Amino acid sequence: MSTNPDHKPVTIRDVARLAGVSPITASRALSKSHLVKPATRKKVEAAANELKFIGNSAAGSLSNRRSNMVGIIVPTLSNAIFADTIQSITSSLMPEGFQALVGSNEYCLQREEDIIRTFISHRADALILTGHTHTQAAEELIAQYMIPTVEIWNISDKSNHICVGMSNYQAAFEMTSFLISRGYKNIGYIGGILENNDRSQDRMRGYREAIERCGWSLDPSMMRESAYEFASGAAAMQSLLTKSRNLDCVFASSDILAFGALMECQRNDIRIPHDIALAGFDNTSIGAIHKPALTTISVPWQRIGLKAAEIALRLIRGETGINKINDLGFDLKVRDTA
Amino acid sequence: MSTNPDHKPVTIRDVARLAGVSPITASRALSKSHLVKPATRKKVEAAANELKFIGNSAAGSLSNRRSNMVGIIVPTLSNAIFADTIQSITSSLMPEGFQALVGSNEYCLQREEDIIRTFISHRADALILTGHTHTQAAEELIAQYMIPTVEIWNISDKSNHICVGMSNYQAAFEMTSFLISRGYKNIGYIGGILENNDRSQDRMRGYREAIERCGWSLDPSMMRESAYEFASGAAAMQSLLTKSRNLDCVFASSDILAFGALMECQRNDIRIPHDIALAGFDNTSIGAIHKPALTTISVPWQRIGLKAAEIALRLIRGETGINKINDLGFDLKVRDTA
DNA sequence: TTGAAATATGATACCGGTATCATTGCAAAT
DNA sequence: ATTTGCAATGATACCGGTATCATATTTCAA
Repeated sequence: MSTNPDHKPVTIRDVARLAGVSPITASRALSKSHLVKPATRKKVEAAANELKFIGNSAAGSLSNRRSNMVGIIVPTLSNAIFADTIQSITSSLMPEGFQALVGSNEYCLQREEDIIRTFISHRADALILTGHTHTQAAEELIAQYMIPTVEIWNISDKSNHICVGMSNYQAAFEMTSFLISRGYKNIGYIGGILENNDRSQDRMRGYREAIERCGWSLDPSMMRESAYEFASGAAAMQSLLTKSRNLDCVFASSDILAFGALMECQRNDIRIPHDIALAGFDNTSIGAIHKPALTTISVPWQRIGLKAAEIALRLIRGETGINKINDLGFDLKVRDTA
Repeated sequence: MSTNPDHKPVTIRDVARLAGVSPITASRALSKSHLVKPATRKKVEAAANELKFIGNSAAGSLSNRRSNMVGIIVPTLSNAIFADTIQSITSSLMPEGFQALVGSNEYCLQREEDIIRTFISHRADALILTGHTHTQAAEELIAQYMIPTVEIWNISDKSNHICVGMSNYQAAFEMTSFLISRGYKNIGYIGGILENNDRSQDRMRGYREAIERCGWSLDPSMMRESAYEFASGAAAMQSLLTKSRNLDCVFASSDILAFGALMECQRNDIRIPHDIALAGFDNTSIGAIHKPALTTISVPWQRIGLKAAEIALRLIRGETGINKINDLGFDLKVRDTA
């Protein structure tokens, strides 16, 4: 049945032999077909099909110094927003013939550095990183190996790299201001882990500055820092409820945390938003479908992914004049919970 | 600052020159260090550090015919269970020096075939695929290029490949039987899209056979087929509610669908489980934290990922005597909703 | 001391593509 | 008819590692 019964890998030379041309012509017919006569191309394509030839991209990369791979690092895949970002990046990359290398650093910069090292060893043509906090060594490697790099999810003029995202600071500031404008006086805050996480830091700063702008003083007992998991959100809510009698609103810096908090309230028969108002961040699909629907910040993840992929490809192609900061904005989604 | 100011890529020859040894010795010092004298190894390592050398794995693969990459294909990343499986596979692979290539086929077999072709072009050392439904061409390519392949998420003796997972049929059968044993008489079913999806098909079959085993006849008007999204689950529930007056229980073949259904019930002030009981499948974290907590089938995703990675590595190393079917079982989690 | 085995290092070739430059063939221009 | 110019194809070398085999050095037994 198989045209290649002894299972030796098919090379371009096999294709060339079968087509009756030289290997280099076969190579051209398959990748730069405008350089060969249509008849030749047909012959070569027929031979390649016949043999079910699939080129060895390692050999290709080695020769033309392009791996056609883009490395992507997100903090975790266990959060729908990052999984979706990856999804949108990979589906932009694939039609252009690029393969995504995916890594998750579990919110650890050292791990990120290791992954970057692996990506460089595969000679990724570009990197897409989350946020702009990286180790010194990682930055040096990126510089030394001159890997075009795009940062997603947060924007900042402090970064060395092109970034695509939105202002986490601004969004948190606006949400907090909105909550204040609704008349809430004791707004608790459940934030993500701050260490090495510029998104969390900026969101927290947004909350803080909105509070302080009203002349209120920041009450650390109203603030919690927790991992991005439902259970942590629930625990943080529980802790807020016991510590603070007059809590009338909670701003959770992620829908996951908000949802955990919501569940904790349901468990304690606290009605939302009647007893306590609640706001999230990220606009995940759970928050939207839940009843009451979660008031949150809508972040254009998908567009972030698309734009990041687009910019990565343009950088790979050597285009210039690409905006350093690409602010895709956000949307305050006022729904039921606040 | 940089030791390599002209930014030419550092090669093993540069390292060798700096260390005063031949390139091949440098290569050995870095990858098969037991073959060189400790002193030599130190010299080479120092040189590699000095130059921040990162080997070109394309060149390595080409030479030793091992890419140190494993291709993984899941239907989608937008579903936490698949994202988590990927996460667990990649974190098993990384310490062994393997890079994961991730692809999602969006439940489309043709797309899967394309991704497999890409993975083969990168000469992935092994493939991890979801389910055992693939195109004929995909199977042929896998055979021709002799890629060790592991299938995850469902087990079947019909497959050509080693599989790691659990019996979706059995689990759905047991869940349905459990619901029947609880006295529910009109059990609706919300399943995933059946086409090309053996998991969905097997779950449906489990439901059907459990119903039929009671001597009941299967009522197609009690069954819905929908995409794995909250909104689709909600829509299916709505449809079931309008079509069937005496519905007393719904088995959704995924927690996502179950959750959508739950939301739809809340929207219509239908109390769960008082008015209608509900069961899911997959045991996602939302279902567990939600109140009422979702009765569901717990699937050992993480263990599936670990085991699949382990088997892939063993296949790559040429080990034999690996079980063809690796049933990691499931757990019926009886919680609040049924 | 000698020789054999074990250890360490090196020279060369090769993996499988493609960049580069050379050559051939052929149409249009002189 | 000869030259010019371009299109098509080919020969060769090279990308950057490492397999393979050869050589040099060390170790240790006799």
